[in-house]
Amino acid sequence: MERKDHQHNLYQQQHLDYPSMALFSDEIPTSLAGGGGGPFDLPFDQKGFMDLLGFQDHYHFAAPSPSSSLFDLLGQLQPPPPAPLQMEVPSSLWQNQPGTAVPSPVPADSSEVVNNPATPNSSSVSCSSNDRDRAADKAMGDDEDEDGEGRRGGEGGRDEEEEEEDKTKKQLKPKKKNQKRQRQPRFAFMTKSEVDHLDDGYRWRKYGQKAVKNSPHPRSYYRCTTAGCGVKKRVERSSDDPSIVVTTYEGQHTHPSPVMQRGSIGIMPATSTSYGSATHSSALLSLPTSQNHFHSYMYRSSPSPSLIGNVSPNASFSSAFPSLHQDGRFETSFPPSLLTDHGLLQDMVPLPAPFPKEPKEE
DNA sequence: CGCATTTGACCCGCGC
DNA sequence: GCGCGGGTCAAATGCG
Ligand SMILES: [Zn+2]
Repeated sequence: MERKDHQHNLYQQQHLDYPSMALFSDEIPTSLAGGGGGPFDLPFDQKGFMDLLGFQDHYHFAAPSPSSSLFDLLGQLQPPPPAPLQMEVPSSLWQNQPGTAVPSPVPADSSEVVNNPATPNSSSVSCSSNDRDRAADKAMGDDEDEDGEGRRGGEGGRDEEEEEEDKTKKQLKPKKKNQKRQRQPRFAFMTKSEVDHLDDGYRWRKYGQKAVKNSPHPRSYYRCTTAGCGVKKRVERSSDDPSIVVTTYEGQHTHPSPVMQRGSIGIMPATSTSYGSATHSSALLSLPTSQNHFHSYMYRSSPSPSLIGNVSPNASFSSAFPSLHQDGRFETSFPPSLLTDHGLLQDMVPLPAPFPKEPKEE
């Protein structure tokens, strides 16, 4: 069954010892590296991760933050080309991302950067923005709202209640023409965690699980249970390091996180000050989900200390950060600059929600 | 009883 | 044209 998979296994060893990061900024053709043979010369593990995520269309960012966790990053985050992180990370990488990879709406639809955290306590985040012509497509009226809930065409919208069709009512119905849907911003978090269920403050319903080719670990598919919210989440463990969990989020929540109502923890003084009503018009909505959230989260919940250690079962803040359910430790970090994308992203974000948008999301 | 998870079936795009 | 791999749906099941 798996014939081309072995290739990747090669690099699968260990690596968490040296700070080796790989950065990819370029538009990948179409046949991503999976089968081709590697358009780039990735070092090794990086590739492994990418593979997992399917870096084809997204940007991956990894922030090496040893013990300082987000806080530190944040500090650096502010400035564009942040200084070299605490690690020996080549800052040049970072520069590239923001400057090159992100802002290019038109060119290829894929550019991504991957930084691999070589250290045990670091995680990486990746973002992806795909198409640019999506607007055109939408214009046709084909899928008016794919975010909201219309998921048809590409995924599967089988209709049983109305069998007007005749036979192919199996799973998908080629609604319109082609137009692959699925061009939503998605960003992936690489979190080092032993537990699989990280509570990010949102309620998810698992709708599928599949075995991953090169991995002994399966990949789980989740969807936000909130009505009208089509956010999806994909969780899988790295084949290289079982301790690393890669969570890929797709889409944006159109509602505030269920938790955080007050009463959960008591954190959230005045958190959304700036990002709340401000202008998250561009960066915020786009993939920046991460960024925004990060900021807010960090500032408000200040999980730093807790982030990297054991967290109580109910210690899940209402933030987007992963917290553990049971016990175990996880660490997550964010890239300093990655979400600064604006332009096409705005387009993608509909935000019909009554709220001021999504103050936070997973 | 309602809801979340489990799990097999199925679809689709793509590479060969 | 077929097979593979990724992704989703839906029925069944389990749990609170
Ligand atoms: Zn949601």
